[in-house]
Amino acid sequence: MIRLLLADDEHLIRTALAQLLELEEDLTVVAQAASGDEVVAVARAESFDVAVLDLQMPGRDGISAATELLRLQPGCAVVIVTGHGRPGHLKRALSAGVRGFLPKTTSAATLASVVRSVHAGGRYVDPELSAEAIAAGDSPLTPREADVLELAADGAPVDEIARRASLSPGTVRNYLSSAVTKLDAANRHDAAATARRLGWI
Amino acid sequence: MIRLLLADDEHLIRTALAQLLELEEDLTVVAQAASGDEVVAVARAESFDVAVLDLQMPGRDGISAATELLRLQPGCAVVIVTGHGRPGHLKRALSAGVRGFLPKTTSAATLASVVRSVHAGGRYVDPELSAEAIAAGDSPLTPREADVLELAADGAPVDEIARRASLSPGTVRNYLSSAVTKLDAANRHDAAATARRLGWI
DNA sequence: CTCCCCACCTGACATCTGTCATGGGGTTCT
DNA sequence: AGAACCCCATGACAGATGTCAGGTGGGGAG
Repeated sequence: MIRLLLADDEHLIRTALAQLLELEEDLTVVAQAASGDEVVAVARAESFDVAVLDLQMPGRDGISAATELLRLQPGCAVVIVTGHGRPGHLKRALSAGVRGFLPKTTSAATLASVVRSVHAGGRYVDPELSAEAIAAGDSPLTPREADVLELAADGAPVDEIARRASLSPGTVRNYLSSAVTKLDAANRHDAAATARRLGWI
Repeated sequence: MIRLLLADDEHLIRTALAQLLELEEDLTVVAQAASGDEVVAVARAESFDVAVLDLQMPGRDGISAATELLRLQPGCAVVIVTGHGRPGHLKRALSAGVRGFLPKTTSAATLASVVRSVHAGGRYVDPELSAEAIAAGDSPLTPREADVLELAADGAPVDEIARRASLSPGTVRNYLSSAVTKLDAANRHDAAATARRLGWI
């Protein structure tokens, strides 16, 4: 019997998913969590064979929760499930030691079989998401450019970005300008949108 | 036996939810759809007692699908389920004739009981969402201001907005300026974010 | 009918942004 | 040591944006 931890902030989805996984003969959901922090708390108290985590959760996200969970329970296999697959997320997830990565558009049968396969030591990444990740490639942004672009993403003016990043306004503009050029964007917002879409910020 | 139509673009969620609803003695899911357009297509072929629709779906969204569905089947009760509840959405949904409105954070038991209650002719709106909607009040934006702000939301420059809205650039700037003032925002992006959060655009 | 709000426009101004040139200090690789 | 990066900065300029003042015309409320 494979013991599962299931985490998703949407109660309806989480219980429905639990129900569905319980239908499988060899799977049992022994704990649920509604946030990344709960995942960590539960992981301190109990042990699991496989954790199925939603990527987007309030507070600590799925990847961050996975990192902490794997520190506490190195033997636990982690599967990330996500609504919208961003290439950068996949990369971060894999480097965090996540063994499975699926969009929510996959079928229940696939989820169950992925749970079994990661429990057996295998890995599984949705083919479409991995293709996207390969196509997107690595971020061309330098760390500082990414920082600045992230601060610019919500439409803050240059002066505020400069204050928050402890930079001079001129430098901020230079970083923004080079980011816009590198991402082949029309303006900083376009650049931020692109970078976010590809998971680079 | 209450006959249900279930629509959600995420396959995993949809089947899990279907599974969960089927557990109820008096409910049966007779059709599923992965998009708003599918909802309409299915509604032409078959009839239902209650439709449970996700708000955000590719193409035609839940509310637009509900409008068309109610045109085809006036006797069908519609329940909208959503991940993030925006006050404006609730308002639009209710004026489209939707009878139930729930966040995905509610429990399965609540969903089932709401399905029964709307089928019996009742209405149900999640208390927290309706409180938010009341607190948010009505949009202070004129229709044109809302149009322009929507076009500005993705960071397009004024000239492009002007072209797309068939306005002069000066007018666009005036609308934007008044929207920013009305929404008490720092700049147009802040205004767009606020308006989007409240479901006004 | 008058008043007010809305849709649309123009023009002018200060400020903010995007871009370019240029430079110094640091690390890493050859 | 030199080349090739990255980080950080300044200054300058065109163009975009935010704000204000003002004008036309239409429709609904009083």
